[in-house]
Amino acid sequence: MGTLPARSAAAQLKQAQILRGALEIFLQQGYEGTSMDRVSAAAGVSKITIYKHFQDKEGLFKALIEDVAAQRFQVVFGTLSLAEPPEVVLHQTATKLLDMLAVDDEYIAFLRLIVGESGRFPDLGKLFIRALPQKVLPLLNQYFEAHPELNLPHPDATARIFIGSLISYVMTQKILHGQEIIPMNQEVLIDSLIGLITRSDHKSQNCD
Amino acid sequence: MGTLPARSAAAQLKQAQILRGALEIFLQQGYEGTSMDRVSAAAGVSKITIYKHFQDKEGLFKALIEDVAAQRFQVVFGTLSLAEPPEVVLHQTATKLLDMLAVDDEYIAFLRLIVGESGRFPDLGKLFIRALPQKVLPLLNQYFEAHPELNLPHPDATARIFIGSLISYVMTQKILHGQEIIPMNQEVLIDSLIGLITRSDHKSQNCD
DNA sequence: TCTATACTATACGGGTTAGTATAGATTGAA
DNA sequence: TTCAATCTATACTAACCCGTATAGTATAGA
Repeated sequence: MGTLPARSAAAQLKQAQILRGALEIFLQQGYEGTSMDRVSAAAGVSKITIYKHFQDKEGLFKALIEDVAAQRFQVVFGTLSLAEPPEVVLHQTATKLLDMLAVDDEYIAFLRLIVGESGRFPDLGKLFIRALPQKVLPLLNQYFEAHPELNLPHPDATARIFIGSLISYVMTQKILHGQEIIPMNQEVLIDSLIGLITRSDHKSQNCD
Repeated sequence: MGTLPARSAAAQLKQAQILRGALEIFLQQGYEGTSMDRVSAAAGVSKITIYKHFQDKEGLFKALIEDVAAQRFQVVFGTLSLAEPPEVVLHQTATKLLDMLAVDDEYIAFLRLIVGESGRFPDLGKLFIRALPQKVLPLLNQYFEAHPELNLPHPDATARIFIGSLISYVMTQKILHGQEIIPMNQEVLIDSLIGLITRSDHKSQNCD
């Protein structure tokens, strides 16, 4: 009985080793551009060992994406402290999201890979959707609903506008290399975004 | 002398024929997944003829992207009628952009291709940036600046938020196949977006 | 008719690919 | 030591890849 978990643990180690090598190659070569020989070299593992642990190239690829998604897409800001005022919470959230997405070149390459392969592998796109937006958007929506003083007729749509603006920023600036072509200060964007959302903060209803 | 333009015209016709075939294959197979044999078959053209008109696979690919970008990225809404009120102009603009981006599956595949290959072909991303955002954003910025009653401290950032929210919507719903996972009505999104931007339309400054 | 141009189909050379086969090394427990 | 599992390196198959070479066809002007 003691061998089975030991075997499984060793197998998991080898799998992790393979996945590390596969990540390196798939990220920089794409799916079609990646050869199993290069993966085996990068992983420091015999090629046939890869086929012992994964069915084929496509199986390895999908396993890799799921693994990385589980690591990277864990929502860092799961704690939207409802106590803090919107200016603070939204600013923290936006900064954390942009830092998480924009600083890491591996993350950028991963997003490129998912978008690029989502045509031939629709499940990849859905995996991403379920791992990030489907978890983040309800949190934001909930926060907006808990703050009626913001006067937001559609909190869910507002959550999309908030997240979507940030994702698009990363898209244009980093993923598509638009940083020098259409520069934009991150703080200005965040402040403008928050400004739009919190504009009715000063109870403008008693105006007229 | 009469032969040169005739030759050029014929050559342009053949090039267009090749590009049509290349588009079909590159869009559904990606760059690495595309073989020149399949392109030649899809174009109904001998393979060697492709190499007569284009330097190599990469040259064909780049020429294709530039060609399609010139066709597809021409800004349909070049006329932001400054006369109309923001609610009308923004609604028309958003609807036109989403219709342009979302209806056409070929367009979606093209965006996937550009994002996916922007790692190995950075010029692709920059081409897109220059063809669309760099042309659209200044237009919107100009429009916002011409409407000071909107009380927008950063018209350029607001333009990004507007366009970015729409692009992200297409990204999640269509490109990444999130339509059924995180559904969202297009009209609600557009109205919310416009609502955020036009919230100070009623001159709220004279409140305190 | 002769000639230049552009095309076609076929096949090739040198290389890479996914996946498998073979044979041997390492490991750890009984 | 023996045994079974897991690994390694190497080589293979059958197919595909890019780009070119060869040989022949169609057209149009001189």
